[in-house]
Amino acid sequence: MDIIDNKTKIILKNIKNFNIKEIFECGQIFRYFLEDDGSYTLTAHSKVVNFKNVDDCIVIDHTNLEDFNNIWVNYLDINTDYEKIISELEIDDVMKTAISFGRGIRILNQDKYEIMISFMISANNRIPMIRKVIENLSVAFGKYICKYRGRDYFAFPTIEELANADLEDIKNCKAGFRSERIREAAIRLRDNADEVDLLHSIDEIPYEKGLEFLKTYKGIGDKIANCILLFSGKQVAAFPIDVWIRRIMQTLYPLSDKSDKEIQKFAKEKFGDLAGYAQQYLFYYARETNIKLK
DNA sequence: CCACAGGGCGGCA
DNA sequence: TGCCGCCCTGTG
Repeated sequence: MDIIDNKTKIILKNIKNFNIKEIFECGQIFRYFLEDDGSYTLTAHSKVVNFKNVDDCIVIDHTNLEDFNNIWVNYLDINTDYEKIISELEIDDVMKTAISFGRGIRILNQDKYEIMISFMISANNRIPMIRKVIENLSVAFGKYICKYRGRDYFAFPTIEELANADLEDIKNCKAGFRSERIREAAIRLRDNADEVDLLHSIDEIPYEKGLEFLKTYKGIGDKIANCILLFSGKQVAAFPIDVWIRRIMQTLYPLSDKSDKEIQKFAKEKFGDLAGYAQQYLFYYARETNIKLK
């Protein structure tokens, strides 16, 4: 990979397995805006950055080399060898087909607290609504970042900002019955520095420990805990099962009528430590192709 | 107006 | 342990 520094833009040349659309549309991220030119504007780490595939390059606009090195290299999972992961996951025809639709997927390394709250909002909720609630919370309680391409952008509220918010104001952001849960989680983190440390260590402690810890929060069960571990904790053995993954697995593998527990076991045996990557390829494939699901 | 979508929790076998 | 009704909001 070559990095070209264009002052307000960073251009990546000769980067393999990196497709902006696939990365943003595979269900791991909520705070982005699809621009008319097909580029994606991301809000993360109190920054607003725009990404686009142009020919065989990635153009990253509204950033600089310092931020690229300090934030985006890790966030975009640039140093992980996806060709190796793919070769290890092409174990059957299902996976070969799924991967062929999303060879450019990356699993991002997102902020742990933001992902924790975001996926708590995802409980019994649809993606457009989840995105709306997160935007509402950011506008209501987060700090203003800047204007970009005519739109105002706000940072995700900090632990303090969310913990100090009134319950009624959180409800007004359309969080519904999740309002108490996210407020309680923020208050717990505000008042317990050791829990913040533990949350930030979920990429270093064993998967089971992280799972157990996350599930002590009201509003975090198996699915959401696994999402947090996968999307912010580098725990790529995590295999979150939502209604979509359940249907996909029941359709593509001999698992019709099997419970989540049995699907979890199957995934662990089949995909091992790469189950999280497998989940992303399968999800993107099923959503992109509209295959008939059970 | 109604039916339905979408995880977690708490009550109850 | 497993099942079931409920939580909230938006869409068809």
